[in-house]
Amino acid sequence: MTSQTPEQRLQTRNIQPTAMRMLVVDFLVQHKAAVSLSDLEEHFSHSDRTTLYRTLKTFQEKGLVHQIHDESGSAKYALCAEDCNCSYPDDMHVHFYCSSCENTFCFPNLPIPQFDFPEHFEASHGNFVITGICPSCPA
Amino acid sequence: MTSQTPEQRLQTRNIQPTAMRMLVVDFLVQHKAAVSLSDLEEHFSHSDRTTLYRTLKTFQEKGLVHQIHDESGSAKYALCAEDCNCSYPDDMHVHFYCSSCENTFCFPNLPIPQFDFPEHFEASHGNFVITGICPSCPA
DNA sequence: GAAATGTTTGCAATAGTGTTGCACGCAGCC
DNA sequence: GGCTGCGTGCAACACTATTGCAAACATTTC
Repeated sequence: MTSQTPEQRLQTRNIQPTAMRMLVVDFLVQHKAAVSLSDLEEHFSHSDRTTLYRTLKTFQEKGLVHQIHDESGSAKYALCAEDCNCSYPDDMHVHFYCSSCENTFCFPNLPIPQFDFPEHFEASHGNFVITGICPSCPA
Repeated sequence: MTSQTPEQRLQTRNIQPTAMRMLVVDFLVQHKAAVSLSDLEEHFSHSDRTTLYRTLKTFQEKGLVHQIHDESGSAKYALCAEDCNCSYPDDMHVHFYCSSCENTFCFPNLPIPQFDFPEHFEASHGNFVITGICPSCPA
């Protein structure tokens, strides 16, 4: 699945593969941790903040990335698995946010359980983040 | 436990019980849903934004409330149980965010499970929110 | 090729949340 | 009284998220 080219990833999700978008996908692929808008801004300093913002928004709408809200205060984004549509309870996994290095990691193999909400609570998706210290940071 | 007076709640957590703080606690007690800073601002329009902000911050530091990050973008706060210290994996529960009415509800009786993170990921607390539609909102 | 159309990008500006510095007021204490 | 500590209010600021508008570019149609 990681063998897909950026262009293929975009086309699979019905996103016009522009140069900018392919660069962003590439950046996402290469990063183990989830990426914030500021991260993109920093890396693509020649490009505009708005463009990157809208790029991420498009990606999210088309299901190419999922958004993660951790304690850093700013939203982060990570690539979805190829067949994922980010819905609860099937396609969701837990994330780990390191409060020291402020990185957020996906754990696709740690799915979230089904919760027994009272009648008429219709769940669609969710946001699961455990905060702590990651292996790269001193405890 | 809900029979505690605001003053008692504050004293239990070693917080000086000022008039303002007791009013805020009262507001939190009466609200089923979690409360954002804007909610407080709106309700205590005679009071200052900063005061409310710092009040919530103090409450959080002393363990009187816990912070919830839902998809609304702004942090929300809800009262902790009397004996809670909001640490993972013991004292945490799942929340439900209604994307229609934008309310966030606590489910203290739906604890979050222990996840099997790889070695050296030291978890301390977390943020668990399922998004969907609540019973009060049309689907 | 030129005109028309739609999409992407860049620039400017703005809203809203979160946060800090500083000064004032008030209580308790010497 | 004067000192100290804490809570509150005002002002200002940083940063994220978001929108409007215009230029650039691609695609289609004539």
